[in-house]
Amino acid sequence: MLQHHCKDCQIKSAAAKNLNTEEFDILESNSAQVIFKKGENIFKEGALSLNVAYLRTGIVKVHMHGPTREKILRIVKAPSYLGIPITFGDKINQYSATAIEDTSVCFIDSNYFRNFIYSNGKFAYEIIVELCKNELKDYHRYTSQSQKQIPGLVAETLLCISETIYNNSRFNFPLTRNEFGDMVGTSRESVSRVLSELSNEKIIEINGKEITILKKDTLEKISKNG
Amino acid sequence: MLQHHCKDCQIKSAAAKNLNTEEFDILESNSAQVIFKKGENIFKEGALSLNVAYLRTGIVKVHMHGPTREKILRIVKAPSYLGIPITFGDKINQYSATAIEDTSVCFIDSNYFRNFIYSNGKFAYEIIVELCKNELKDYHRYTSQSQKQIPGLVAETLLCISETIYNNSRFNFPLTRNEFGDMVGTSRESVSRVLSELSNEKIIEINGKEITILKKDTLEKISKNG
DNA sequence: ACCCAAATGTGATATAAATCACATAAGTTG
DNA sequence: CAACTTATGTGATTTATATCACATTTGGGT
Repeated sequence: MLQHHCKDCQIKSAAAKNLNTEEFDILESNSAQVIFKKGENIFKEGALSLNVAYLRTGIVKVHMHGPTREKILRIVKAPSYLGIPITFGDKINQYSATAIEDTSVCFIDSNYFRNFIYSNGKFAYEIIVELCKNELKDYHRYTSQSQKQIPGLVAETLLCISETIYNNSRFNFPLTRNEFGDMVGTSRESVSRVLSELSNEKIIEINGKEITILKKDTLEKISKNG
Repeated sequence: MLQHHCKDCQIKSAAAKNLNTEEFDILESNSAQVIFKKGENIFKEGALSLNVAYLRTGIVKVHMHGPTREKILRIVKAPSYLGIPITFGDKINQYSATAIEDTSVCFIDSNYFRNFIYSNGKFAYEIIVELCKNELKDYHRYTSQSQKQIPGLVAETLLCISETIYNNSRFNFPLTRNEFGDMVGTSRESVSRVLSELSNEKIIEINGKEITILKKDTLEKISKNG
């Protein structure tokens, strides 16, 4: 647990911006900041959920066991809450979170978090907005994944990672081929093949983990046409 | 718009149970109850969202346009809010809702709904709980759908409709084969074939729209094994 | 009750993707 | 740095499912 001063935190959530001095004091005494290295587990499916996790910096994969393999539900970039649903939707975590880059997470005692919802309407409203926005994004991904073919899904994922996570056409792809498959619901071999093909056609460039999107418009076309 | 008295409503949401007399008056003056017949559209993707819809009675499908066809995101049984995310996640509806049984829906002016969140913490908390529970359910379905094969998905869907919507092993299946396909992400032909096979093997019985689950344990095994 | 449109069932064929198999490359750890 | 384990690329084969085609059936509307 690191020294932390919630009131002066420069990376407040939209919800936390509505807390008053007294509430920040409560937050500070009932939360703990923890650093996770790449690959470390932040919370685990099946465990009791006693805290709300707030991802302050870093990138995380949210994942759960599926019928045949692990499923990566979403990639979350800080700042964002991580699994409010596992705290208020069920006593037991229904999914896991694992750092895919070095990450700092604030764990907030869920009783106090709940009290903020009870007592601070603007805080509650911002939490609701975040949950709602996530649901909409999930539904779009959900729909894509059940209808597009693999090349479309791979293209969509590359664009998404490039645009929403790294804001850059060149980036270190944070997942293994296997995890990429777990994310779009296919095998590592199929991902490999599609990436090779995109590379051969000079639509992307691959250097180990580093991927560069060379022809964004073509990739968007592939993504759109499924 | 029907006469309605929110305070005396017997089908209050978990959130609305926390409203006081004054708030019920506000709710009553800023909401309208509307009846929808089977097949009628309740709200439509692309339209501006100015109301929160509360499904008071009936059954509804929530759906959106996908890359190649319509996608049924979930089947919702009353009582439940219908698309809080389209109200607070985006100005424009990202998905549609259509009655699949006769249905009554209360439309609540979203400004007043927002005010309840601001001023009534227990109301806000129950909304958050509902959003969270839905997210967890969605993630499980999401994961199934990206990993199970068609027979598993058909079995899962039959069990889900039987258990969570009708609480009965015999029920009128509320979707066409095409819609069933839109729901699990497959073609109507594949759905037909799987249903025929389940019927041939006496695991279910089909009489037009009426489906009876004869061997629930076998169906569960098929669902589990994908 | 009749007509027409929509929904359904089922066989034949095509195809995307899984799986299997193996070689190679990259990381990890003692 | 050597020995592993893990990750990756790619060909060959198999398989589940989409698609196409067409015959029935069902159900709503006048």
